[in-house]
Amino acid sequence: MITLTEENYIKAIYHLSNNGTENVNTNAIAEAMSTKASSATDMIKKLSEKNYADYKKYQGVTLTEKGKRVAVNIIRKHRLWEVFLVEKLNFTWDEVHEVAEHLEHIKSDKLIDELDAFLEHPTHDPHGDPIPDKDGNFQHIDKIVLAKASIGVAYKCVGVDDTSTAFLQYLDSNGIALGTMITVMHKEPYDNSVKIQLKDSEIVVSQSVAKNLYLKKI
Amino acid sequence: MITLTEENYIKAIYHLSNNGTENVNTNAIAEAMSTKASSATDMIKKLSEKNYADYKKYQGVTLTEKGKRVAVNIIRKHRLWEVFLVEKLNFTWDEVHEVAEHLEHIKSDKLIDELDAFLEHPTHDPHGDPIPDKDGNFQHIDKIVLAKASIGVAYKCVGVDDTSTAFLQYLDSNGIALGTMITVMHKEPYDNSVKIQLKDSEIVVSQSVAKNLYLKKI
DNA sequence: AAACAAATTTAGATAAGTCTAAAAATTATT
DNA sequence: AATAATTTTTAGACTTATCTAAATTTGTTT
Repeated sequence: MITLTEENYIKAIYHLSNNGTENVNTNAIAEAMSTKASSATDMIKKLSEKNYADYKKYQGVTLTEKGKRVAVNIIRKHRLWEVFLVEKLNFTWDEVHEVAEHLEHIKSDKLIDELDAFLEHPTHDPHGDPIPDKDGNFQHIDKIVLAKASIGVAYKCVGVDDTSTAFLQYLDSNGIALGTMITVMHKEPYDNSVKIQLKDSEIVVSQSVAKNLYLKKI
Repeated sequence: MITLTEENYIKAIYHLSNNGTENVNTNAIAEAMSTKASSATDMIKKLSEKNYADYKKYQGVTLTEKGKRVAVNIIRKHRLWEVFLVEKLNFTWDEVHEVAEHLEHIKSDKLIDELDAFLEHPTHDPHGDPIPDKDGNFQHIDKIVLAKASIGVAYKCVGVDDTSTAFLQYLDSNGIALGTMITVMHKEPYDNSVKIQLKDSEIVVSQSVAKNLYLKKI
């Protein structure tokens, strides 16, 4: 049986490893889990013993196929619940993350399959992140980050990297949501801020905003 | 902060105490929690320290008002989730209990209030048990157990006491569901079995069935 | 390549919830 | 009312996930 803590470590490793592709440091895991490196080491050993991860002392970890399957399944559950909360229970996109962190650990295949069907098999969550299907396949969107967008080109907002309340509420109050049309007017080399054109307004966003907003050419 | 285990003990005590009204033995709690009396004693002490229960050594426990509030809130969540699973996700009434045991521990007032509204404020769960409202008030149904029903009187099935898969599937296969009309034809003194008349059939049910089926006069 | 810094692991401790075995209190029986 | 049976509690130990502090390995500089 897999524990809740093991699931959370696996999820953290998956995200840190760029979807299971790269090697991850002990310190990075400890930081992501808000714990100490020694605790991370203990858990890494345990995950390795249980064949969720490959680990050599001092060399970091990678998830095994088994570990990746667990991670993708949790992500699927997390994102489906987020869609449910927004579409059926009137949550805003900045409110869903915390509750979904708990709902994602409920173990019932029927529950998640039926939820998926009830929501009519959504492909993306309220932050624009893709929802893996039952077999773990993601529907990839060809997105770029605002900071690297070209001047004068028309884009559509398709996702965010940062899902913190502060960032999402900032976007709300500036009229930016998934689907919003954005054209880059100017990039300021001095501080890497970006001036963008929305439907009825023109605003300047800082570099940290520009690095967390994903766009798609249309 | 209250732990998951504490919540489960409180819930068990609540049910064993007849909705918080009676004193409960250590052994009964241990049995309900599938654990040993020594473990139950430890937890009882802890619940007492945290003011969820009143406890005097060797004298059993009762829940405090605070403890009862926790219990009723968990029951509310459990039953709302059961309604959701049956009405929205195609679960049958014998499948919901186990999943709801986990969902009931998710902590979010907004989640449960919105779920309640989404389901249009249901008053009873799929087994006929009343769902307490936000303030903890139950809508009481005046029900009697089949074993004590009168011969020749027309009743409606309004609930079950046993929510095990085996019992619920037995009812399904005998054409008994919530709302089914039932008239008692004969009570057999020898084994306390009961012959009942349904819409299109007449069947004999054992005492254990008769003790777990709730009816309401119509 | 020696020495320092940073990252990682080990060792030993702690808290929550559980267990077994033994002791103590309560209840039942004669 | 004394003894037996049952229930309950205590004492000490185990597991999981965590911590601090010390030891070890790796990497980086000079």
